[in-house]
Amino acid sequence: MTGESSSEVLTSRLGYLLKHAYLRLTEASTQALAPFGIDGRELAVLAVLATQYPLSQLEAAGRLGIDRTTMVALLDTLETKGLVERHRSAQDRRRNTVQLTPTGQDCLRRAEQAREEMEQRFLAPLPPSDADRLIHALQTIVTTPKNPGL
Amino acid sequence: MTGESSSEVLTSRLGYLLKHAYLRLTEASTQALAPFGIDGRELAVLAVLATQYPLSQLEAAGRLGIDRTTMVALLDTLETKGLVERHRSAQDRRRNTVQLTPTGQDCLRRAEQAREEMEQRFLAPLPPSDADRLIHALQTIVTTPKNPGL
DNA sequence: GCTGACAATCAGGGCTGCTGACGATCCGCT
DNA sequence: AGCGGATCGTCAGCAGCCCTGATTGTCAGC
Repeated sequence: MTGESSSEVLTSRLGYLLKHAYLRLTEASTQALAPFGIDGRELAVLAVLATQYPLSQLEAAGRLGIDRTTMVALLDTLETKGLVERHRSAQDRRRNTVQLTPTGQDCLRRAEQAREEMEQRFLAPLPPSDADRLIHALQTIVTTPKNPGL
Repeated sequence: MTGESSSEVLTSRLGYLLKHAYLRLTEASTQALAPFGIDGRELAVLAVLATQYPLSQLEAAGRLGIDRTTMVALLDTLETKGLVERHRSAQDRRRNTVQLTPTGQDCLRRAEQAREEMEQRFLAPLPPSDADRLIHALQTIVTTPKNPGL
């Protein structure tokens, strides 16, 4: 952990700011979720799976913006933790439908609360209205279609 | 490249937002800087080195918040590209002072302009006042001292 | 001088995510 | 019927990024 000194050259850079904000959040998230035996990525998977059933692995990966091969490993760990179950779909036996186990549902509920509290602490240095605007600004940026050319 | 579909479960998560905003920016940055033969990390190194001379490798790494061993590799590539030079410090021969070559200074100047234009395009979906607030909010978060306990 | 601390380097490993290939399965077409 | 192309999950392998730990050279206090 090197020092946090920073001159204007850096704090005016969007890249530096986003990277370090992300790193800080990841650290806080990992810490906050440690009691539940999962990390932020795994929690996001659980949350997506809970919204709609049944989801195939590919569909879940698509919603999270991750690769299908990455989802395989992610589900492997979640399955060995007993939080999700894979079942071959009867309609299309190429697909695995993935669902939360009761343990997984319980874990999700409690971990989501911990995550929300962690995010509040994370945004605490900001006035509440600024925190809202930050969220909205990021949503706008992330949901804006990519400009292929530039 | 999986789809960009996203439900509220995700877009309300700070982790998801920061991660994907960062990924998008990195992609845009890499593209914008490609003509100069460098990427965003390398440009940040050049920018830091330009602010104060002489800086040792360790000092430069500290300002960027990266590890000293990472800096070694980063400087290796910048040196082979002819953008920086390492010189053993005369006062303390353990240290390498790193400075930009004329080529490096020229590269920095032009690449910085490209980066600023890229950032403007990146923030274009936001009203200008929101873009400013986004920057300030991120600065606040990144410069807030870490809370060791929580 | 000796000892402990520090700077740069290197080897190695962890984590994350990808590409490419494979087997199983589905679907459209003939 | 059955063939061909596409799709899903899986795996092996690789690349990028960053760290830990050990090594070498150097400094600074005693």
